[in-house]
Amino acid sequence: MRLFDTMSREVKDLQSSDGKTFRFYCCGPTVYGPAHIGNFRTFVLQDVFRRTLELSGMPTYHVRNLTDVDDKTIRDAEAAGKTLKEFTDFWRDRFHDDCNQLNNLEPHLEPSAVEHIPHQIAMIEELMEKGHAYRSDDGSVYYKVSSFEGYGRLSRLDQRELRAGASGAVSDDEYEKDSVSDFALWKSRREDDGENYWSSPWGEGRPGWHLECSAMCREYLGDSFDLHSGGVDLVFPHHENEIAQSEACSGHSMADHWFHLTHLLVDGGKMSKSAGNFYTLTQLVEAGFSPAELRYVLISAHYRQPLNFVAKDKDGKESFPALAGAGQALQKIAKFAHVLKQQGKVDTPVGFDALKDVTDLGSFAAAFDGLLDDLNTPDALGQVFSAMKGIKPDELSEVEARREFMGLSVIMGALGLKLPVVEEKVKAEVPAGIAEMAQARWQAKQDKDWGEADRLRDELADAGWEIKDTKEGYELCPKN
RNA sequence: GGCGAGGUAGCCAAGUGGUAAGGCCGGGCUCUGCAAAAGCUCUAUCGCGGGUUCGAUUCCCGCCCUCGCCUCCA
Repeated sequence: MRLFDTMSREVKDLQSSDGKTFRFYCCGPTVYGPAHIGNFRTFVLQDVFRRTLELSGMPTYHVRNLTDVDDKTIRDAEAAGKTLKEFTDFWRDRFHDDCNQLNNLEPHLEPSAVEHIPHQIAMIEELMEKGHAYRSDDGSVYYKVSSFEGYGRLSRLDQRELRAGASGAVSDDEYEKDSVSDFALWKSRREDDGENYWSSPWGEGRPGWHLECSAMCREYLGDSFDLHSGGVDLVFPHHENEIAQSEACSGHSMADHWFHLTHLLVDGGKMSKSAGNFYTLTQLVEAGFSPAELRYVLISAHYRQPLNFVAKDKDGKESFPALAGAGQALQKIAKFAHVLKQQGKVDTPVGFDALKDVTDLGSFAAAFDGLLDDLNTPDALGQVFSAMKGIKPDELSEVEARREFMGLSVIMGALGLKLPVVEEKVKAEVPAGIAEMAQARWQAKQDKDWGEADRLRDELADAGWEIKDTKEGYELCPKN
């Protein structure tokens, strides 16, 4: 598999350094509120990445952290009158629930920052010994950016002018630092931290944000591992700082590959609460859309391109046309898969692990190639529809149909798309009165009593049932 | 101000030095008593102006416009 690497700025082949398992780290969520759909663009694409690797025959080891201590978690836990743990556990569970709904595989390991404070303290001590960190008067510890030669390589900071406070945010610890670009490894205890502080050789306080990832990567993946991933916003300063911390300690290159995901835009702009375009999975589900539909939308653009999530239609109404379209597209695939499945007489469910044994993807090989080439999900999706167009299911033998079905299943497995269930046995759940009415209408139709037939059809529609005539008979579907 | 991404049909979005995938919507056709469903099908000279080239949407230069980031936001 080939993937763009932020460090070298080129598409590179992915290789497992130990020759057996591809070991990678993803920066996880800060659990202080519901994750929004932009967050999930990142987590879903990382999941597609992992699924593709595994289906290509490369086992993975996926570590994703939870940030459960920082300014926001502490602030909001205090405001909610809860302990930090109660507060972050709640939002962690919510996050997991969303991930499950979106069909993301669980990381193999999900360490949290609070559980690794000793590891972080040990790392700070090592950095101080090696001359990369200093303690300020208030008991905080900062990383001395000027002490690390490679600083700025990832974000090309060396080629640009660092403008202090350009974002408008100037923290109050500004004058404790030797240089504006130095960042906190340890933050001394403040009054509004409440009970959320830990003791350290430098006094009470808590770890800085960047440090947790360095410490946990080191603990679980070692000094060097295969790939590190996160949203583009993390390139600077977060990942730049992680590199400075980790490499200053170990003397080794931290990760062979840096995989960054571009942000989701909503109606052409950044998502924000004040703009009224801040969406969570729960909200969209409440609006009547499925997690699979959201997932489809999130993978419909290449991960290095900004993706414009259309929430409002041309009239400015919040009708989520993108999700509605995704629903249609998924239905189309689901129906096709259903036909192939029947034609191929596949009667057992095929799980993700079973897909790893599939070697012949039939007409869907091109779609998988798209994924292997820099994780081109929109191309893969396009190839799926193109392949479908070229297949005439009823002309296939059972073996051929089964092969195509398995090929399509591999692609859906790689994309993590759970297809909607194709309704075929709805009749069983139809209330007796409705079924009678439908039968009467069918009879009227056979008798060419159009007036009566239409009247009954309208009546059924009022009762919430839709008639779909076929060659042999008719189907009843609940209207939604 | 700096850095980065981008402008492809009504919308979303791939891709390529030799006249452009796919999805949604919409139109047409088939089927049908009509409709729905289903199936088939149609819709773009790729922001603007130069240049290189036999040939550019694809390379180079300039311009216009959009978006993101610039210390804790995926």
